[in-house]
Amino acid sequence: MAMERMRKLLAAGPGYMDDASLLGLSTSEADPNGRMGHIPGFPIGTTFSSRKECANARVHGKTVAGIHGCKKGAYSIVLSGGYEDDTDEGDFILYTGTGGREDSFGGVSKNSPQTHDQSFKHPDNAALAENARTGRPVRVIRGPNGHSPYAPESGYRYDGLYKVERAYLDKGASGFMICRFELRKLPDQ
DNA sequence: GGGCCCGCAGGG
DNA sequence: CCCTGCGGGCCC
Repeated sequence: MAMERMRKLLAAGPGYMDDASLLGLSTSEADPNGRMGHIPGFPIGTTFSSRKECANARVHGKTVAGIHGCKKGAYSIVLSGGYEDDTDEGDFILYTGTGGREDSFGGVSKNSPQTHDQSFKHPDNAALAENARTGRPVRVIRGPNGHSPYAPESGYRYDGLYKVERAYLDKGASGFMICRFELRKLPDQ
């Protein structure tokens, strides 16, 4: 059973849950940019001083975006408090999808409000929703967020693997629709 | 401290 | 190659 296999892999420690083992691909077919599971050499609690450093370590490959994934599913997400509808209870997280915000020149600025609806048509939202379907966990990285007691004071900390329990559309605080994800931390980490 | 804008790396 | 995004620094 999948959960049994997952527990074995987790017990074996970091580095044993990669793209190949989880997706049933040969090693050569696994994407070197996107790895699922723990990243060898960067255990839970590892803190990076910047998003770029975190990206270099392949813990979260994208330097700006909060969801890193592809059609097969998401590898990792970052919680930085950039979305008003996020809730962080430590081992349970309500995460908001990407998009729907006013984008200023060249990107979304830190406190851009929601200005239109989000959608699962967005490839990043679709990727994370895919994890809910397949049961594959995502790495969770917490960035600085004054509102959350679970966030680091500074830097970006790898906080382990979470299962995406549900993915659905909901109405956000702004009144616009958001993609909502319910994440629960895997046990025994 | 806040706003502005430039830039990086991924993915299609 | 082009577009995008939960950075980040610099200038006011």
